[in-house]
Amino acid sequence: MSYTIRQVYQRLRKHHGPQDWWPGDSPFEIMVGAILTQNTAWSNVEKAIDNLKAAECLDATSIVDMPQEELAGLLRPSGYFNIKTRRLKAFCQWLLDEGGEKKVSRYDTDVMRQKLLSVHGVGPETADDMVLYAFDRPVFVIDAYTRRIFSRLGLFSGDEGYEELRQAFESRLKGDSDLYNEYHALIVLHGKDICKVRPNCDDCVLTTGCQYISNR
DNA sequence: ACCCAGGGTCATA
DNA sequence: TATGACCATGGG
Repeated sequence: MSYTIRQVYQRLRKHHGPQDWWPGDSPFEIMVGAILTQNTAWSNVEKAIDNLKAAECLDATSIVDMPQEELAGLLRPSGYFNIKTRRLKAFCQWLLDEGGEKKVSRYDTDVMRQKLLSVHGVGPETADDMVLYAFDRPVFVIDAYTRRIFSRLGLFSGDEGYEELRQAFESRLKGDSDLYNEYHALIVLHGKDICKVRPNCDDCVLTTGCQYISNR
């Protein structure tokens, strides 16, 4: 037998407890982090955000107005700094054009997603990070760990598209944004342990008999 | 000296 | 539509 999406959540949650997640003091900081953390370790993102704070530039206007080289210098520790400079500027320009976060927060969830997806440098996962963690809307974030884990569990083949997976998770977890929040957090924060899957392992969540998944 | 991390875009076939 | 190159730092 195999485990359901909900059962995996219950195992993870029971073992690790509440995550109370996404580091960031404001919705804007969370959104900036979502762009900077693309394919990047969070420890590196922190340094870049600290640089922005130290320069008192953690706001859309400052970022849009800042010279490209200066912003790139602040973002350097987060990697891909030239690309992220362009993406962050594009995002902040969009946010200003929209009239700020308050205005954006009035959109229906679907509309919000579509608008974010139209911004250069904001793909499905980044958009959903923002929608879920900055705006507290019920969307399930699909990331590389999620694909790997549930593919290995045998619930998916692994080549499904982003939307297909998102719908699959959301339809089984019934629109609970707090649960989506915790679930993705558990996967990201403990994904490394989860993904050390090997035959008959006894320290991962994915194999029958391991400490999290077993029915004991 | 590798390996990879909380992806996305762009060019090519 | 579907692969592949590319982006770049820092910690293990």
